[in-house]
Amino acid sequence: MKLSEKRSIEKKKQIILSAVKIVNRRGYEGATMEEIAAELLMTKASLYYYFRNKEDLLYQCHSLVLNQAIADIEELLAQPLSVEEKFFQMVALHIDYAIEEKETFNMIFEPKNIFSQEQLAEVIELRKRYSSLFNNLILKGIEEKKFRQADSYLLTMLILGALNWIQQWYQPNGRLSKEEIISHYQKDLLKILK
Amino acid sequence: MKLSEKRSIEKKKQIILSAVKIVNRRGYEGATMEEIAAELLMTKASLYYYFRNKEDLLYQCHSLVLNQAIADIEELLAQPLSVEEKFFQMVALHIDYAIEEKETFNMIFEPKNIFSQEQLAEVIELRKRYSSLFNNLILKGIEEKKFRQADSYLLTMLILGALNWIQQWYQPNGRLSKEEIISHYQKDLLKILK
DNA sequence: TTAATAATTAACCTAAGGTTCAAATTTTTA
DNA sequence: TAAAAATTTGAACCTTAGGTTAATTATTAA
Repeated sequence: MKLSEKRSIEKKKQIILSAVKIVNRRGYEGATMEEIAAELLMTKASLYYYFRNKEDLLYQCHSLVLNQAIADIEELLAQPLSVEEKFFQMVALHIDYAIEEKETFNMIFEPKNIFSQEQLAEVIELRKRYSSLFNNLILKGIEEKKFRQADSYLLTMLILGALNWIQQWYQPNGRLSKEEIISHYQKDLLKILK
Repeated sequence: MKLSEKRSIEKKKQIILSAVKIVNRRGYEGATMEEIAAELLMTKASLYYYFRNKEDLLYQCHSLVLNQAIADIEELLAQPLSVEEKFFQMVALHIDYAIEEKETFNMIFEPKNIFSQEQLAEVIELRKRYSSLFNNLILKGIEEKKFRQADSYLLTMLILGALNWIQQWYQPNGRLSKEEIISHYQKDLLKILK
């Protein structure tokens, strides 16, 4: 790959990250091409050299972020750990993500209706893939008799909901540290699985 | 109160409900005064007879919806029921609200940065009041030794998160009926409290 | 019935955001 | 170093949204 190509891809990534930032600050409609560009000291016209239009840019935001999150979890699942340990780590990873990467995290879990048919289908597919990683782990736990017999889908949704909500109330300098929160949630949610 | 006044208030309410609907269809920035008015077969100019501007209208949406939700729960809490029964009913009420009144529900729980300082403070205050109803019930349960000793705030957040998420995946004609979901969530979440 | 009040609207204004494009600038390549 | 390719931009265009106004219609009350 040529150097220029590499740089182009790198720039695209920068723009996407900037867009993620602005979208989470202003919302989908509120995010302007102007502000996304300004964040990188560019003009909005430059963005159109890299992306066809706003819709395209926002779609690629979703795609990048979701694929990264899925890859992270899959890497964890490949480790030789017990089901309970994997569950604990997935909870920790998810919470960490929700707190530390609030902006990209929102992109995954705040569904929007701005995409084209195909784009929307792709985004939904990725979201399903992510949550099915949790679902499958629960199923495996049930198989191994580590977790009780139950509707794994319902439990997945309950758990993801509980986790996703954390970023709505978490405050970096609040009473509860991230580690405390992770520890509590791990134990409390495991209780439901047992 | 004069008849005309009553009608005016009724109309205001209609507009607010229309706004809630559109906001949840399009998002805050995406909702236009035009569309809000069209929903009621009015022109946008009429809206300005009832509300100073868009910000004012959206603020009053929040206020109405949140106060109603709080009143509903408070009425329930006034009944002579045990802590567990109250918890079950609050869970049921909240889920029902999340599913059946998805639009107004979103208004309560999707925080936005479009308001003035005072308006925002008021909205946040109302949100806190709502969640504290759950928090207080948990505290009471702990006092009565019905629930285990624990950080009631963390549990409140875990529970509200789990519940709020339901509307993201619930489908009216899906595999799981609303009643099944309520029943499962009641039992699973009580498990965490015990 | 009529004067006052309430409600509605069409037309207009301004501002902002998305998009395009030719020209300018920078970087790469030969 | 000069031509070619890649990148950036300013300026303009276009559409649309929020907001205003002045005039009109509907309703109420005397």
